[in-house]
Amino acid sequence: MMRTHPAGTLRAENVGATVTLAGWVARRRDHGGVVFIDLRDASGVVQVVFRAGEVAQESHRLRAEFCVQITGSVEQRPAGSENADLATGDVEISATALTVLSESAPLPFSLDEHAEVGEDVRLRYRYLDLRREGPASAVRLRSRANKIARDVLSDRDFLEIETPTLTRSTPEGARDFLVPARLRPGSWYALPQSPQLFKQLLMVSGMERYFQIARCYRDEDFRADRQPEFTQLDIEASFVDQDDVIALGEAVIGALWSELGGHEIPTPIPRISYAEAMARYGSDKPDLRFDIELTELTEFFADTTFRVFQAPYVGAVVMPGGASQARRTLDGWQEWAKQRGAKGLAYVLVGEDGTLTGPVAKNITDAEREGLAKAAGANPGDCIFFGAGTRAEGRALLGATRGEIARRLDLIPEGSWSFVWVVDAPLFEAAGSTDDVAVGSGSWTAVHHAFTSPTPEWIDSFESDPENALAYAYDLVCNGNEIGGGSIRIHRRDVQERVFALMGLTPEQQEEKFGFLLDAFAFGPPPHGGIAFGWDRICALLAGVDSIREVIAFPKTGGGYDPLTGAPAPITSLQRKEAGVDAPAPGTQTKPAAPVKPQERPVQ
RNA sequence: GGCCCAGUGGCGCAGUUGGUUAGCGCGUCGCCCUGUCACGGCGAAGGUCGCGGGUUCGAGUCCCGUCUGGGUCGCCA
Repeated sequence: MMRTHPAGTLRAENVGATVTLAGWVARRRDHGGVVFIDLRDASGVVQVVFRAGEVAQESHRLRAEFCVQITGSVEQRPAGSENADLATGDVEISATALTVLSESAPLPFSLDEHAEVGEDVRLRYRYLDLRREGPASAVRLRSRANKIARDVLSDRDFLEIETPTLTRSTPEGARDFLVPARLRPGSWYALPQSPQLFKQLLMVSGMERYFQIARCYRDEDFRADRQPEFTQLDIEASFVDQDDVIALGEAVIGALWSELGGHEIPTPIPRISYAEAMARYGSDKPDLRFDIELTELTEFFADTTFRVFQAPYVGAVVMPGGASQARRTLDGWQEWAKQRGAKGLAYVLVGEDGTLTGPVAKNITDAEREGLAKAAGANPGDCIFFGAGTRAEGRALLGATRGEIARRLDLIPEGSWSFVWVVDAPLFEAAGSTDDVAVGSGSWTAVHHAFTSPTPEWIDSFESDPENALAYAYDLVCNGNEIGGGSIRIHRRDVQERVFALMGLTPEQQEEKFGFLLDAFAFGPPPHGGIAFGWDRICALLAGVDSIREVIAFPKTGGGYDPLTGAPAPITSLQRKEAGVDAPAPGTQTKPAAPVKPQERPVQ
């Protein structure tokens, strides 16, 4: 046994005990005649004191982060020298034996909690970074979150089932990471973008309730909230409708925030339609911690002479008290808008006497000036920002402006939470011209994914009006972040084929890419649906950190580079040859064995 | 792929209008110190200013290019 107690657990009641501890030298205070060591292990920190004799002599050579084993007696600290900042601050260990288990080279950066360290160095030496209380606590919190999710789901008879990470490339929207298959030169595995198809097959298999803390891979550019590999809490259940999945999602999220966020989420969590979210907040993931809303002024400016406002959509958002902003600040807004890809951000200042000023005010008619403040919902002293262009452009700009106003005016209460389900999203959107990884080549592509069911009222008619067909889907939004999304899935082969067809997949392409799913749907598939939570983002929110990198033990940088191991790295020509990286694509003879075509039953 | 910001001893930063030997704090090393707890005192070492080119009598500073990192838009069903 290397130790008798975790260092951070020692208290006054341990006084008199002889203990052996093991850990790291967090800090040393060498006074010559007496030496203090803060000994840290995973449980916390305790002060060790070396007073006299050989042990004290030996202790002089200790340095930061030496790994040591110490035996000594637990003593009450002398009156007046207690440390209230330390859980173990009433006691100290008077050392009688010291073993240096391993020495540490001088550190590349200070592990002191007060030291500011760049992320570069932290990630390069992430194992040292994680010795620090702050970074470590985020990783510890994640472990607790995993346990909570497992408990909630196990209690409801969900099975934790692992699905393959070496799988078939099924273009679903993002680029795949590919892995060469040595035994089939020229053929490649793909790492899954999500376990979507496998969990649906598990429903066909009768498992009924599945979950997995699943690693997913997408080869796209990164953000503070995106990594090439990331984790979802993935859930699927049979014989459920939208309300069932939403209730389950609320149980999981409620338990997490209750136990880790110190916050009881009022349930049911409110729901808002996609259309309403876009109209009122200019976003499909609205942050409802503040109540600024967009106002549509398209009608108001229907006959305007101001060219900028002669657009399919004109909207506004009001910045309370914004009329007193300096000219320089208002110019700053223009720069801000341009950085977001807008031409600028038109504005009107409402004076205390109601007169409108600013460049736009000169360009609109008397009648427009007369009614504008009222139409936009602005009061004297406010600033009205405008977004004009296509409906999507205008709303996107105003939605972002709304958030920026809240930040600048500090309208978001510290520690507040807002949750909302966004429902009734469109099923399809017009396919973009550069969408090189789309599932099909049609003019329509799935907003959510190709396996999302239309709502019951659209299931027989979505082809007739793809633009307005609604998806049986739901996204959970927390403080303006999409933290989960799911849907009721298509479980009828004919419906799935119709959706594929609308997306431009020929029957041959459907068979080639998704034949195994369509085949499975021939054998009594149950109605099913589910949800996937963005686990990194949820943990980051609970930990109160800005980047998901903080809740990932060994994250990558924005370039997909691992600063610790140096991955990705070149391979040798031998590896290249063995892996069959350069082998030509095999002909049809090495295609996966064609699934047995299910027998067709004559339509009754 | 576009745009913005940053790269200066191990770490965090300063460096003015282009001008002598590039500073500060922490850390490191040495000596001293019996009650500290982000201990303290004295002393020392440690930098081709990300890289390449250019302008100039002279570049950390100005210009061009490039790399890396962060943010953001596109993208991410």
